[in-house]
Amino acid sequence: MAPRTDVAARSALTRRRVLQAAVDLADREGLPALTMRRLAQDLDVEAMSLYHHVANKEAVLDGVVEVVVGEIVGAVAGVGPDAAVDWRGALRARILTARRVLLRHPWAPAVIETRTAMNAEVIGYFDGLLGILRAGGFSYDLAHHAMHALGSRALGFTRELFAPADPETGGEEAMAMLEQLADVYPHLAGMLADTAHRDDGVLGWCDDQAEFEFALDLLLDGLDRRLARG
Amino acid sequence: MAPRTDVAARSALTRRRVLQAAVDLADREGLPALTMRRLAQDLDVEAMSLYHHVANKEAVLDGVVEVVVGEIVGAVAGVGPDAAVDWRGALRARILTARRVLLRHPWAPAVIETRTAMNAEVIGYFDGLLGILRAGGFSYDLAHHAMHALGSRALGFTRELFAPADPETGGEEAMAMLEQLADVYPHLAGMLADTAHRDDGVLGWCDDQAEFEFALDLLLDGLDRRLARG
DNA sequence: CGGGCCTCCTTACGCTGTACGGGTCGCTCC
DNA sequence: GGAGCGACCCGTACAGCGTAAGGAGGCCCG
Repeated sequence: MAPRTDVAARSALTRRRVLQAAVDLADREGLPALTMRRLAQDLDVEAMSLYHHVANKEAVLDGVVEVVVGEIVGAVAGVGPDAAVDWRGALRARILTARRVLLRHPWAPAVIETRTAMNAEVIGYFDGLLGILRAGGFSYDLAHHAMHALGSRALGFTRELFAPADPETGGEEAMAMLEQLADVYPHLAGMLADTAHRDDGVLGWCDDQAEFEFALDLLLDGLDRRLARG
Repeated sequence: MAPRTDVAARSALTRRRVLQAAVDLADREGLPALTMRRLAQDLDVEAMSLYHHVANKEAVLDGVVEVVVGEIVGAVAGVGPDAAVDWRGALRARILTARRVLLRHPWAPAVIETRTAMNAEVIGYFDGLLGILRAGGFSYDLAHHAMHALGSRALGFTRELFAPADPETGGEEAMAMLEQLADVYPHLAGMLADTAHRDDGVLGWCDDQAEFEFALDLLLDGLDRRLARG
């Protein structure tokens, strides 16, 4: 077999490149496609070669979170009002920006929730959020509670329970089932009936962005009141 | 090899028994231990035999969620005040009861979040919650928003981002790192310093139950205000 | 009593992450 | 300048995973 033609051209293989390739792969083909062999293939390399730049697959997952959160940190820099004047607006803007980034990486929330240790990017992001709250007059204690209350929302996502199966069929059959079982599930059936004649109809009824903002504002309201109360 | 000694004695193998064994296994040895082979072994059977009672592993996971939520539904029956008098107390009691059940199955939240379709138990549970809100005077629309805002909290859990590695070492090193990087992460370092001299010290500083209730009450407050506002 | 069905077992395949050992390059130092 | 060395990469192999395919035994119904 031909000897390696040009070492330098490809030997740019580095931790950074591995992680970026992992993110790209997940973006293109979904999280299940992110295997060590497939990742290596994308980098034109054998699977075992990856282990010279990352300890194991866990480290890869840690790394992709680092990359994605890094993207967020880059995106939120300088957006939104001055925290000292309007902490609430500043926080809101930052979180919605984070959400916009995560919408480009739909698989990322699932990975983030499996992580156990923070990395520098994440710590930096949270430090920034904390800074906003402090500038707004929060005590450390209340700020701490606030971060817990926001939870994953602070990073711009909420994992929906029992998410949409597939956009078309899923809703229809659930709807039909509920109609038949209207006496067993009266309130759900009622809600469905109520919502049905309001907007377009089937389960386009859940506007993720609207629900996210509703819940976020609910929390911000609550925090504002706790803050005012002292 | 000896012919089967007593078919009847073990042939109680049934979907229910399989799912219950799966729950028990996960309780005892954690989610990673829940493999088809290991599960079969616990039931004194070969792996492939399971496939006569469940379609595949996904169906097993669907099933264990069904079992756990069934446990919740059983536990919440009849607890809390009358919803027509005190929707908020009723909702709160129900959710905290659900949480108590889930604390017995620490692996369950992770499984629930991977599910894509609801089962009858889950639908029934949410119908009950909806009933409480309706009795409290919520419009279908506001109730719908409320369920989304509660999210997984409605089932009694919140997945903490970057959960505790292990109780002892994890906190210490994070603490030391933060102290060293006090100029890079001023707010986190400040919060840590503030909290440190308040209670016992290291990262027993996050009381999960207290944080859960804080966030829950924040949301209930907000919903109450939205309700009053009409 | 005979056929079919329901259960269960056996075997095997493709996939995963990764341990281990060897080969090849470029740099450094005598 | 050549010998050593460390960084990088490859090939092979293994255990474990979910599960497809086919065969064997006991049960019920005709």
